[in-house]
Amino acid sequence: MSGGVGRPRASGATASSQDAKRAVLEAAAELFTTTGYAATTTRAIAERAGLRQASLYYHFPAKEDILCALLAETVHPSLEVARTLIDARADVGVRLWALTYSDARLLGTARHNLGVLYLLPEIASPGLALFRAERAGLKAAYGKLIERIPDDAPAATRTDLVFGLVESIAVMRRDEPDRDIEAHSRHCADGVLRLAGHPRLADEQRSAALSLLDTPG
Amino acid sequence: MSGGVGRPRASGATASSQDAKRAVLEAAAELFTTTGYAATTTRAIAERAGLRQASLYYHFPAKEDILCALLAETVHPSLEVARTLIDARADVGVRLWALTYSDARLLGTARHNLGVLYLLPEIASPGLALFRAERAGLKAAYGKLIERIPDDAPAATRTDLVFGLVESIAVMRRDEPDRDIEAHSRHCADGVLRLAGHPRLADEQRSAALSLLDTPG
DNA sequence: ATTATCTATAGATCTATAGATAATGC
DNA sequence: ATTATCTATAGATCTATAGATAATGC
Repeated sequence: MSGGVGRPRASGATASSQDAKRAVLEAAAELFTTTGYAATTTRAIAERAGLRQASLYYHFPAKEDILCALLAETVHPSLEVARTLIDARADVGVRLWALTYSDARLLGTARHNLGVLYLLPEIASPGLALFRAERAGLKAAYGKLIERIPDDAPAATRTDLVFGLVESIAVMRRDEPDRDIEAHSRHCADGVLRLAGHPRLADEQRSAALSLLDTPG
Repeated sequence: MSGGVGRPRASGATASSQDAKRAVLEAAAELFTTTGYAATTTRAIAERAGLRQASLYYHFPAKEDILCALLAETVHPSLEVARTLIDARADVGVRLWALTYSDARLLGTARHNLGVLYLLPEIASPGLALFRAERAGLKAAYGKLIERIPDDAPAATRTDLVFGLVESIAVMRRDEPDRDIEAHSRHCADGVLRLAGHPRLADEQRSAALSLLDTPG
């Protein structure tokens, strides 16, 4: 019973170290997405997580490592899906639709609007190079699919536009938080196919795309 | 000759009050777009503008007013174009293409990447309500055109996607500063028509769109 | 007298570290 | 002994204001 190992918190809250780390990330997610990184103080994060400012540094070596952990958590699931779909046996349009729909839903339904973290000026920081590389890998997955769709516009340009459209969901969500995410994600995926130069999917193809996402691994 | 009215600058630079204000905005544009608002200190702005930190406050009542002025400068030209095009006598597709192309070029060719300012978390500040309203007005101009293009997807959704795509140019420019803006703007405008559900423009329609932009007022 | 700057600084932070402390585990 | 927290604080800011100052303009 009671609080587990370590000195009890001043706030009285009782939780394991894992819980504390989770609470810090949760608090930071809320504050970074609404207030930004630089304007969010370590004190504000700690308060919301239920511990003292200095105690953050038991769990994270520096403020930037909190952002780094959040970025990793956000991009990893997308990369996972992308890797699966790249090798899936299905029409390129079906796979591109599925990838977009999946990303749109992840961006739209995460507890906090973590996609806006990608837009923070701080992601240019040297310490976040790993995240930038992973994000570039995700974009490359879109590119791999798009280059197989013939079109007048170069594949690189269409990839830029498509990736921009997908990430713009974070901005939409900030501006209009009440949009129906499910519907919006489908329309976004339809829109990505249009941008990429692919014909509209038939209903059965859309169903196939959705079932591609059902089977994880 | 010499420095004009007022105490000379410590840096030795000689300029009028208008020049000083311009220099401050220029410095802030560079720093806000690369480093963000909160992480940019008034001292850094002043240094780059060639005066002392406290002297900023002769020209602007507070740091936020510098950001406010920059945002206004950036959105006003777009709004201007939007107002002209809304009432222009031309096909809706031609006008939407022209509006997008114009915004894409403005975002892509401004001396600094001012479009990223729209993505800063600080634009939620109460003091920037006027800017948010103007930006909403610009989005509404896109919406006015898009709602006249028939499509399965609701006009509001297509407008969200289109506006997101246009603004995503700022993110693209940050990630890949060497893209050919002229070509990219044309492809972006083509892409917006696709997203909106409008058929591809003929060459002569694209020319018509470009000439719509030539005649200001 | 007016203008545009300067110097100096108040007052309020902010991040991160040092070292103590209060639990559990062995 | 180990763990997870705490208190206290160093050292470095940061924004904005107060009041002086060095030009020009009248």
